Amino acid sequence: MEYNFNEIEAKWQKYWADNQTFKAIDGSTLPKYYVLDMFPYPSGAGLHVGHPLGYIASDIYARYKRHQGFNVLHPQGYDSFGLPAEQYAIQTGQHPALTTEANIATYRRQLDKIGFSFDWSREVRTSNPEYYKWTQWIFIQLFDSWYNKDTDKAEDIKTLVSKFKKAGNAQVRAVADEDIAVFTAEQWKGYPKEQQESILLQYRLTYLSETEVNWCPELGTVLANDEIINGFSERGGYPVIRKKMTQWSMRISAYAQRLLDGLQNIDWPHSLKDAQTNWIGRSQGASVRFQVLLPAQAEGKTSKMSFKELEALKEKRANPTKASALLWARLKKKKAASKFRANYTLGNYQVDFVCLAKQTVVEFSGKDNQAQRKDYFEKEGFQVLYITSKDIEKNVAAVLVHIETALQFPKTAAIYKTVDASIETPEIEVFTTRPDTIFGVTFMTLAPEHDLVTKITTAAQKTAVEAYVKATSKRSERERMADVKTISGVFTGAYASHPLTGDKIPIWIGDYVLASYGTGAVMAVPCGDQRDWDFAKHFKIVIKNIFKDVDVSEGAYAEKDAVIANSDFLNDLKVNKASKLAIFELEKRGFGSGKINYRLRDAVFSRQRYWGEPFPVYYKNGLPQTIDPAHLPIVLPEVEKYLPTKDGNPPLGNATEWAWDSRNKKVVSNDKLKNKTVYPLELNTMPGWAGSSWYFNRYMDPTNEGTFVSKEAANYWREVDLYIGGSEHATGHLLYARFWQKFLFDRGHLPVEEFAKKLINQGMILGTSAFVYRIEGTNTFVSKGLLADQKVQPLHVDVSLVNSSDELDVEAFKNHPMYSDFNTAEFLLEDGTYMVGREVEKMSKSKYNVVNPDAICVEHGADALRMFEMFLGPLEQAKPWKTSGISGVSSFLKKLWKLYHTTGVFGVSEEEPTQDELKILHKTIKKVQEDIEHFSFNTSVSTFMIAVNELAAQKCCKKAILEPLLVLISPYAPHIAEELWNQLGHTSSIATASFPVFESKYLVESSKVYPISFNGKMRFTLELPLDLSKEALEKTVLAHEKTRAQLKGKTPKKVIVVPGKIVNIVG
RNA sequence: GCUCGAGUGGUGGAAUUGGUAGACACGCUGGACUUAAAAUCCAGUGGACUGUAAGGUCCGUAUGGGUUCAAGUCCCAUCUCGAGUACCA
Repeated sequence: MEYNFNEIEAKWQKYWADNQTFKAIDGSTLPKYYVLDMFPYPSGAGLHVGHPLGYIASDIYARYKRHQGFNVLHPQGYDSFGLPAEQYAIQTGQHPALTTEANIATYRRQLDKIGFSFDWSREVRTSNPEYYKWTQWIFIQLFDSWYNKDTDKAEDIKTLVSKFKKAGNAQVRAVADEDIAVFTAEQWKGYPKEQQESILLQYRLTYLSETEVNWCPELGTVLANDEIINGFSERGGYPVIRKKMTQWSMRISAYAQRLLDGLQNIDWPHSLKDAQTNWIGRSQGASVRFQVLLPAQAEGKTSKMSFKELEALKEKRANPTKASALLWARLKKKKAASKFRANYTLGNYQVDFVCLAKQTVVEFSGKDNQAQRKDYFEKEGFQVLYITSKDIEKNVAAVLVHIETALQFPKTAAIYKTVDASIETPEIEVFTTRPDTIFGVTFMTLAPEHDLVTKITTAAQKTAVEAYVKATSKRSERERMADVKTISGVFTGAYASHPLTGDKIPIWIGDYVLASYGTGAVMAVPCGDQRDWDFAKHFKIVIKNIFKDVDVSEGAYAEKDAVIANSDFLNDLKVNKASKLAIFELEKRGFGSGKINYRLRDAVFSRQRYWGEPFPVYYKNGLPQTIDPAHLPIVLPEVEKYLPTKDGNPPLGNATEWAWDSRNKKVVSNDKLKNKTVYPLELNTMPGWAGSSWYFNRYMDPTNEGTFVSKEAANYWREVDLYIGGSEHATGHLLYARFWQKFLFDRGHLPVEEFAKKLINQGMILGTSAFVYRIEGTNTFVSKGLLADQKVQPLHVDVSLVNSSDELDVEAFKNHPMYSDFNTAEFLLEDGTYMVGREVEKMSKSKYNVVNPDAICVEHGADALRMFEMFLGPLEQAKPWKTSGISGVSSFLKKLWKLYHTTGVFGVSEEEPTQDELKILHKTIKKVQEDIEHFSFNTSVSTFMIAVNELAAQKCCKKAILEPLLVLISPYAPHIAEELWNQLGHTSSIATASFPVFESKYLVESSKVYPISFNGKMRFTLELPLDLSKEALEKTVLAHEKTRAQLKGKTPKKVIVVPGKIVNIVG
């Protein structure tokens, strides 16, 4: 009987489909195991051999887990919304749904050929309305939620509204837009509905806002940060510019810390966790506010404390008056009750004593500006008490009673705020990771796009600043990035006041400061930051050194082991302590606070595309309203053209049926927009990552029409146990999916906070591109070996025209329709053949190095393809595809077949196996099991080869050996295993067989071949009994003639004996 | 620049806890079968030296150091390649 793999494979693929062999059972009493692949985007090019690598690995694991008795969920589906189908629609007018349908059919046919154990009854497609109904539903959930920092989770927007009603927004700690106006409960209740709505929009987890976006003019859409590579679009490679647009955003920044913390609890590759950690980019430091000086103030005086006042303050601290010292000594003792501070700065004044908790100022009466001060303190919500030196000296206790009595009635309503941001004195807020270097600030730099630029620029500098801002805005992001070395900037003419010294700090503009990070402004410390240093040097700004025993004349000193000097109260401290103290002091004076900043930005969620999920949103008086979930899905409308409209609206602007009838709850024709109850629908669609951010949950309950996943299904399947896919999704899909999972968990829709316990990145399979070399300006091609110094142009040639010895089929090349330009070309051959050049590159259509798995399946079989892909090397490593090696696994499968067909027909014996045969089997069980559990699939393929070679050498045809062997192999080569299993007389699928149990008794040895080494180098081996004692072992070895020959009469210094392992003689 | 990962025969790779480096396979060489080829089977295959032969000797895991009885594996430095990220304050 021949091993006819084509026939066998087709037979069993049909059997599995007909019998639904791999259907997962919901709520089974068996332990569950969920194995998931990243679902593919069904591109028109179909699968190449690189795609199935991860699928084969996960399939082996899924099949293995079934043999282990698990109820395995191993689904597959399609991420079927996306750009290529739409681009194709623009060119041809073919509806993307049709293109997608056709591509999916091709994918399915190709996948089926490889024999995956997918449960196809659970297939999902993100572009199906039954699926995206729930994507729209999740969007609504996000819209109806806000992030409460106090509970550290997302909550229903209703809880926010009730907080507003109760006490306004002053006490609410939320992750929300910046600069939200403070209002009281009364004010909130008095606001018109529209105003309430727009306030809520500033808190929602998905919100509409005018933001700087990455606009790609060629694609006519915005892109997320992770869709851009070096200033060009990931798809198509078109330039991307910055543009202000009103867009939907997702408040992923609310989850920055939890996304970071969650990495501790999941078994994902180290490098991937690193990528996410970098992307989130947590940095700890301080936010510092610098007061901009008015022109008059810049002349000399500052509004806050002057340098002189500061000196006076120090003086006063050092030498308190008798009365002051007396009272302070008593107040200090009361610490626990109400903490007082002495000589404290409040706004522009320095008060004698203050209790911040009780909002009480205690001052010596009789100051020159007493009335002014009182006014200010009371405006800030403090009560003011007056005392006199005389009273204190006479009876401190009485004064204390007076103070304590007053403390019992503090003004409750007022909120303590030291910031007095008036229009005349704007502030510049900066973020710094090095607050300890604050005394080294000698200038400030704003991004050219910073809001304050126009406000603070002086008349004298206006022209220069405007010219600079204009010049930088013209430069693309790309240019700005490429050109890091050129230092450019301009002085605004304005100054700020240093918060601790009162020094005048010049304010500059420079494009090395990015508008999109932090606050778009920096406090420049040239002695501690190279970019600041370069800027200062270039524009001849003072560089003040604040590091002890460090020379900064040649460059900045950025080491973390610095000791601070020349910095008042920070002198002689190291980074950590100095930072803490600097933050403490800034907080005390109301000029800043400790802050953690994240690089992670909120994700833009709108795309100006057709082929994506429509938003369940309509606009009433310009404000977005979500559609009641009961009326979902909002189905993508038909359009004439897939391009943007003439007036620049997204493609959905072409739809004629795209208005929401709020009375009849349905989508109606745009003609009806005249009606009062009909409103325009959102024209943007959702980005590609919307559908892929939750699909793994849908597989648990794919057809549920009442909910996105039922509680029962979610509680049974919980999360993905093993997720396999490419590392290119590190900062896109995998971050967004974690974000949505955490959100749905917060809102009580899911039982787990991380969606995938373990994740493995399969390495890319690289193509081996082939090149022909054309002499420049001619139609002559030179064989690779004849390339001398002549100028040639290398051209990719399709790898199907080249054999494995790198010889080009010249005739086929000339006649190939793709190369019709060259059918008259001349070829300079060597030894009668044309040799191509080879290079390993990413496998892609444009490089003509794509190898199709279908051809491999026809020629060698799916089992051979599966085994070969695993045999190529470690799963996680990138490796080049070289078809030559496939003959190895092909002949292995033939040898395997032969074991069961020694006489040409099927035949196994019922005879008892020998000890040797049992040893081979159990050694294989042990190794294969270990390998699968370590995802070391390449080594288990070798193990099978060894086992089959050894059994063939033993001429073993015993059923007791060959039957369990099939179960071991079946995850890797399921078709041949299923066929032979069937021939052994089984009527049910091998998939239901349990994995053979390893028994160590068969591997017990009585002797061991010991390596005998001399000074660590193995010289010969000796077979010795394993039960020999250490001493006996040493004696036997030393007595051996070979040992004596090695030692050449010398006495060994030392003998190391590790029983069962090694003997090492040191001489 | 920063972060992470990797360097082992002609090639893909193996060596799971520091303990016989090169498993398994490709390729190559020789042989068997055949008119011939393919397929299949057998033998050899890290390098250098040595021996008629069995065998023996030395070197060898990017480079240089170190720890250890013993290092591909651990530590330090250097070089090369790959991936991610990038004026991130």
